[in-house]
Amino acid sequence: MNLLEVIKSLSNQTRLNILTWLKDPFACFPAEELADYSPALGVCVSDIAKKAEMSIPTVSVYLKNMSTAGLLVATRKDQWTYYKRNEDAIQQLAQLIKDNL
Amino acid sequence: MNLLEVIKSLSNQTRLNILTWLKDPFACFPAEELADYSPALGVCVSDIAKKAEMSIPTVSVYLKNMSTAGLLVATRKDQWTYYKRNEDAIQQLAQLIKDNL
DNA sequence: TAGGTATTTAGGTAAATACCTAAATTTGTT
DNA sequence: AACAAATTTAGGTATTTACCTAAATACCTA
Repeated sequence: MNLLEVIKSLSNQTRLNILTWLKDPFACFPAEELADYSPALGVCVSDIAKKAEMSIPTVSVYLKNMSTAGLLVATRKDQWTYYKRNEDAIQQLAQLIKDNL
Repeated sequence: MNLLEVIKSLSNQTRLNILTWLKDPFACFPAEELADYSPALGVCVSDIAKKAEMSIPTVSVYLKNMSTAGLLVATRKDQWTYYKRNEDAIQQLAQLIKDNL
């Protein structure tokens, strides 16, 4: 885990919001958009962009940024890319701050 | 604690370094500069700037930034400003990431 | 009060980040 | 093959951040 890379990835309100929305998709996204929701996959780019009220390209790069940093896991299925949280990485980050920062 | 403010404060390698140097000043700063060191005060601006190999004004604003965010505690004594870590804030951050992020 | 040391504030430039729209790509369906 | 949907890549502008030097301020001591 590259601490600076992870922290930079979190240093934006929208990206921080996305991470918390993905904790509980049913509470944060309209039910009809989660018709085919599976915890193993997560939520697709355009649903997240709509929730964020930002353009799809912007959110697409945010999501890629977060998955490169290790905070999210991307899964391509058909023409969709789904993103879910990487809980292990988030706990690892908390531990690293607790012990080493 | 304003999470975004704290994270932004940490999103720079030099500021991250400063925080870790202050964990163990004796290991990280030359002994002669710590002649009057006290854990209650910490280390002064110019000693930190020298260690960081950056200009004093730049490091001065970094330190103020981190203390505004709550990560450091500043103490003015005579013509020096000393900075030390705010351990409580750092542990609070770790806990917040663990539980709420 | 004059002079010295430490720090802060002001003001500037270069690089990075935050967004956007348009174009290209991927993948599924007629 | 042709079209459509979702995403990514490219390319652009505005804002923020990362630094610096010079000037101003704070605080000490003679």
